[in-house]
Formats: sequence, structure tokens, C-alpha cells
Amino acid sequence: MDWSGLRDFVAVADTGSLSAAALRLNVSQPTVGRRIEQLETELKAKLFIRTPRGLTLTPTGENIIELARRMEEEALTIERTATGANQQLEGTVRISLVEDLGIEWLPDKLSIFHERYPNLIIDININNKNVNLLRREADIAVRLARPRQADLVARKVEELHFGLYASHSYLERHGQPKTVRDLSRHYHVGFDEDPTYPDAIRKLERLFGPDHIRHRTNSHLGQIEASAAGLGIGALCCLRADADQRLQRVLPDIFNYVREIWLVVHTDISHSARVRAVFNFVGDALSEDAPRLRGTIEKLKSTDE
Amino acid sequence: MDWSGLRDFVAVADTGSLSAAALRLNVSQPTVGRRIEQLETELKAKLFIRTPRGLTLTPTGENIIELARRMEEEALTIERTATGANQQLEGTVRISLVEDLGIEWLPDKLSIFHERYPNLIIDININNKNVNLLRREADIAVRLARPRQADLVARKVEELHFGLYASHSYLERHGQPKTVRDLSRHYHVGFDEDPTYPDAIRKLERLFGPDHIRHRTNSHLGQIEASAAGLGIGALCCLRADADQRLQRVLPDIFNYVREIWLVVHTDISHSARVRAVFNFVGDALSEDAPRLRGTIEKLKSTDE
DNA sequence: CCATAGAAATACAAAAATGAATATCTAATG
DNA sequence: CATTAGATATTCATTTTTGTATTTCTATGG
Repeated sequence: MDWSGLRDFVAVADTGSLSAAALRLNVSQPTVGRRIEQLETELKAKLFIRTPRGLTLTPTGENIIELARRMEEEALTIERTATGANQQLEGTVRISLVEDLGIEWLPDKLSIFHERYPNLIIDININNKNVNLLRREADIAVRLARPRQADLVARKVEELHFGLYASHSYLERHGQPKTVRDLSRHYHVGFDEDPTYPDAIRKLERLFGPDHIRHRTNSHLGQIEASAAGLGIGALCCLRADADQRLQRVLPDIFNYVREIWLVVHTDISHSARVRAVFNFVGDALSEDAPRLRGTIEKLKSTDE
Repeated sequence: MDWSGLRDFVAVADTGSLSAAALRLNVSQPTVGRRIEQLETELKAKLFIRTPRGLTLTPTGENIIELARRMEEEALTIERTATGANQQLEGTVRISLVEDLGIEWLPDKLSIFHERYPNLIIDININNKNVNLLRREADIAVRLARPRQADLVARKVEELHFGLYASHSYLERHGQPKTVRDLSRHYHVGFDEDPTYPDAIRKLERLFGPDHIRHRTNSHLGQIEASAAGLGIGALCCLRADADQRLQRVLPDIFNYVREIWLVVHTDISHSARVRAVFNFVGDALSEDAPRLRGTIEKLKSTDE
């Protein structure tokens, strides 16, 4: 029996279709189909019921899927263990961050990093959803909440602050709010309705009233642009908003939303020299940038004028 | 990472060489070598130290071998589970037996079997060493001792009796022994020095004296032929020796060595319809043949004459 | 009842893995 | 010190696997 077929078997069972499994496995749909077929021949058993909407496990398939999943976990552990044992300072490290840190902040630091580690390549993965560190979708993740899962090593590094911002022109037209109550007369640039966002986001929205939400997006960059374009008041990351000349902070003493920044890595790969190098570098860089992350630097504009 | 590489990895770690692993995996030696190489590339880690006498695990290899072994166990369980779920009365059933039963006794029964189950193929494996039912080296094993291992279903069916036999010409030349003491003046056709044989074999040998052992072999058939050729007195299976006109039993009331016959199957595959069919057929056939297996049928020759 | 979208099957050319034969290496042995 | 046994590397023709492009299928919605 070919073990690779079992890997495909898990992927098809998980995703429910050959095409989706092929995507996950980085092979073509006909290949997955043929390998499942071959596995069924080898085991002399039908594992899936083919429907026009995909594949469902047969009773025999149900019998063995748990065992195959366990194999998958062990295979993933093997990959991580091998990575962890690698003490070379070369190769690629994949790090996953939220937009606010990954688009501009981290890339700005990388020239310093590459001077120190010329043979390391950093692969930046911008991701709103948490990537699965167990599946090695990334080596390191930067998360805005303490991770609960076992087998993960996490270090709280800094805080990421968010404030309310609007464009100058918007504030000229609609007036500067002086209290929280004033917000009900203003327009809001909001997040999309993903239920995984923290409650604070929904609470904030209610201050504006439902018909005063002009724009929703899952992209922080999109929110900044929308706010800068004068669509309304957005809850933006101070790091980026403070540096944006088009934006002005609103109710700075009243509204200040704080998220903890956690650096996370899987225990198994935490021993890898190159992963440690990136982990520590990013951690130190975050610590050094505390004022910007906390939005406590006076806006350039206000000092200029 | 290609899971098949992990399978090769276990085989090489187990056997200590590419060539031996290739044999076990039914592929060529260069293929195993290339796959190990590929696995090392994928994991970016050396797994083996190459020596001219084979391959030894590196520390990294040691770290992951246990996980890979667990994968192998699960893969084997999957194969057995799938086999066990198969309720078709077609395909192949592999059965492993000692020479005494597998060379002639079972084949004689097969024409009846094939009438009842025309689509089943029986693959007879003659084996002195116990095959590994967990690895599916056979579906069913006939053993001469109660199996201890968990996960095996065993049924005691009958007894296999052994007696002392010699050729007529030998007994004419050396005389008929009347007591155990007489054996010390006789020659012995013995087993080879495999330490896994039961103590009774060694005890018997000592009755003849060390320089009176003329012939050693690990083959029961070889012992029968040697005894029939007049080399000496052999401890032979009654089933075959009684049917052999050239042989005559010696000290029938004094020497009678008995082994239990156990039919063994792995729990996981015991539910398979075709495996049950063979299991029950062989069990019943053994029961029906109790007199021959116990050597209690008078020799044809003696009734003929 | 027809059109459509999402999925699986098919055909064939291209790419990769495999095996047979062979060369090469090294520790052990006389 | 040469020989040998037992192992790994190498080469190349062959076989197998894979991907692309296309066709086929079927439940769903108009």
C-alpha cells in the first residue's frame, strides 16, 4: 500500500472534493482522483461514495479515517521535529502577521535583518485568519491574543493600540466630536461582519448607529483609505494612522483600544536556529518600536505646523 | 513531504542497509537510496550516517524514527481494517503452515475447498519461522504453540503427534531398540541447532549421544528422506511418516511427542468473509483428520501384509 | 424543462520515478 | 598487502506518474 495515497485520502475526506483536496495537496485534480482510486484498489474496498457534489466516506472509509488522521499528525510532527533540529542559519522562515504589521512595518526592518543573516529568506504571510502552526502553514505567527493551544510557545512582546481617526476634510464638514455621544451623529468606517472579531468592535459600531456605517471591509488598509477619503471615522491602528498626513485623531483621550501582541511558534520548531533568529529579531524590533505601536508619538504634522 | 519516503525510512532504520530495506519493500536498492535522499532534502536534515557496512541513524533520525514507526503501525492497522471489512468471497487468502501440514496435507484438501469457494485463491506459505501477522506476512497462521501476542484471535484445533521412525533396512542392520537405553547405540537424524526449537528436541538428541547424530536439517521433509534412506532414527511427524511405506515406527508406546495445533488470525482481519471461510475450513479439516494427525491409524503396510 | 455551475472523468503529451546492469567503495580476512 | 564480501553510487533505457485541456455528468435555479 502506498502511504501517499493515505495522505490524499485524508485531504479528500477533509475537504469533501477531489478539486479542493488537489488544491491543498498542490497537485492536480485528476492526480488526486487516480490516487484515491489506486488506494481503493490496493485496499480492495470502496472508501468514498461519488456524488456530483463531491465525495463522502463509506462505512469502510469511516473505519479508517481516524487512523489516517493520526498518521497525518505524526507526519506533521516529523516535519516540525526535523525543522527544529536544523541549526543552520540559512533557508526560509515563514512568518504570518496582521496587515498592520506585515505590509510596511516588518518589511522596513528587513534590510537590517538581512545584513545580520544574509542567507535567511523571510516569507511574509499576511493573514487575518490565524494560520495553523501545527500544519506548518507558517513557522512563526504574530497574534493579537494569547494563544491557548498546547504545543505552542508564545511570548507577549508589546501592545498594539488603535484609535479613532478621520480625514481633515471630513472633520471640517461634520465637526469635531467632543464626547462619545457625539459619535452618534457621525459616519463610521467599519469591519465586516466576521463573528471572530472581538466584541469591542461591535460595541464601537453601536455608538454610531446602524445606518451610519458607510463602509465595511476585512482589510485594515481598506479602512485607512476609506477614512482618509473622508467616508467617516475609523478605528485604525495608531502605528499606521499616526504616520498618515491625511488623518487626524478623534477623541484621543477617550477612545484607546489595546491589543496584546504575541509572538507564537510551535514547540517542535522553536529549537531551530533560523526560527529563533527571526523570532528574537521580530520580538526585539517590536519592543524598540513601543512608542509607535502605542501611538504615543506626537503626529509629525502637528509638530510641523 | 512524501509519506512513502517515511515508509522507506523505517525499513532502512530497521534493516540497517538500503539493500535489505529494498528487499523488504519490494523495490530496487537504488530506489530506496534515492527516496531516502529525497526525504533528507525535504526535511533539510541528514537522517543517516552512510558507512560501508550500511546506514546508521543520526541524532535527528533518532528523533523521528519513533514517530515514523507509529505511522507504520497505523498504516498496517489500516490495511488490516480494510481487509477485515471486505465481505466478498473472492480474492486471495495467504496461510502460513509448517512443512508437515503445508506441503501435502492442506493441498490435498483444496479441491474440496475450491468446489465450495470457486473464487477464492489460497496462497500457501511454508514457514519454519513464525510469520508476522501484524505485518500481514500472512492472513492466517497455523502454529504449534499457543500465541501470546495481543490482537490475535487463536483457536486450538487438534494435536500434532511425532514419533520415532527408521527405515526397514536400517532396523535390520542395527536391530530394533526395545528400551530408551537402547537408543544410545543408534544413529539419529536431527534438527539443526536453531535455539527456538522446544527443549524436547534437545533432550531427545542427548539420548543418542553427540557423535551419533548423522544428519541435521531445518527441513522436516529432509528428515523424512534421511530417515527413509537409512541414515538413522528420526523424530518425525506421524501424519507423514505413517503414510510412508519405507518407514517403520520405533518405540511407539514410549516415545510420543505432542504439539498443540493453533489456528491464528489477527483480530482486525478476522471479520473478513474470505478469511473466516479459510479459517473455518482448515479448522474443520484438521478436526476431521484427528486420527491421522495423532498417528493412531494403523500403518497401511502392516494391514496390507 | 432548460441552462448553469460545480464537480468528476478522459485523452494524450510531458515529466518523473524506477530497475537492471555496472562501477565503486571499504572493512575484514588470510 | 592483495582479496573478497557486502554494501552504496551511477548510468541509461523503460515504465509510470503527472498535468493540461477538454469532455461529461448531475443537482439546482430560473
